[in-house]
Amino acid sequence: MTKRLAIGDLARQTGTKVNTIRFYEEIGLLPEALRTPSGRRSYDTADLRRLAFIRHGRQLGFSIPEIRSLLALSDQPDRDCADAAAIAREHLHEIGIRIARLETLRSALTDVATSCEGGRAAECRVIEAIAGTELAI
Amino acid sequence: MTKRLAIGDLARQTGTKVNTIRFYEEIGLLPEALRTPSGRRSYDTADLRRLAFIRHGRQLGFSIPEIRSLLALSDQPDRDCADAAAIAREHLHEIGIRIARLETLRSALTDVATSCEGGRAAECRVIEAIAGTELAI
DNA sequence: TATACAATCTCCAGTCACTGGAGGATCAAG
DNA sequence: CTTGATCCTCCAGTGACTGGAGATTGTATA
Repeated sequence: MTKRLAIGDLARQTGTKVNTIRFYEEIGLLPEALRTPSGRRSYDTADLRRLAFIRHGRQLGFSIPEIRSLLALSDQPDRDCADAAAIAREHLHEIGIRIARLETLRSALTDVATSCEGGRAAECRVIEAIAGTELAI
Repeated sequence: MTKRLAIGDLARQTGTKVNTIRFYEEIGLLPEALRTPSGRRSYDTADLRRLAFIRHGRQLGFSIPEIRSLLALSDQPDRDCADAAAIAREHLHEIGIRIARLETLRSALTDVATSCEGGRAAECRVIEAIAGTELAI
């Protein structure tokens, strides 16, 4: 029999608050947990992976509806493949933009960090880095 | 004299709600706006860039305290250069992780999108993509 | 010049995604 | 059998907005 996890284990291993896990169950992001005879929630590694996905997704700035839609890609049987492809393509564009902005920000921050070590204060380009170029200023 | 923007212009050009701009002023993320004789807020392109930075930062998953700290890199005179470098280095690590996760997610989504076009449903690796490898499963 | 209607103002209540605590039951170690 | 950690439900509070009421101002058209 495979190893079962208590809610506290899940919380520790994913850096999530116990209350947050119960909240995710309530809104249907996590399935209703199995219960022990005494009524405590019991999880397995699939729940662990799903929760880790949710938490990382949130840290990356995805909303709960967006995460729901990404999870649906994994949840749905493969007969909805065309739908899945459409959802995937929708997210791909936005993700490209985010990666580009983070990379520009990274290089701006690297400039700040390294130029200070060199003893000279660099022109700070942090705002410019992710203020974005799509604005006609 | 340079062009001045009303709050609605700022809102349109950055995709922000008017109320949100006022909220950012209230919590000190944006400076107190200059007012016209009749009391309306009036902005310039520096405000526009600052607001664009804030909005993109939020979309990238940074909290308001984090954005405050990034903005401080631009706001502070360069005598606090060592502090600035420390702040920059703190963010750099986290940003590297986010970029890596987004790139893994991008490739998983690309797999979903392209394999569906090929007529075959791919094994969906979306959860695995950003569930993360740091979990000992 | 009158008028209408869009944009702004302040203030305040509501939403989303958690977060924390009260009050009580259960489990595991000593 | 006690003690302390963990769990349960329920509910109130926080952070970051979002929307609306009611009043004022700005501007475009008749």
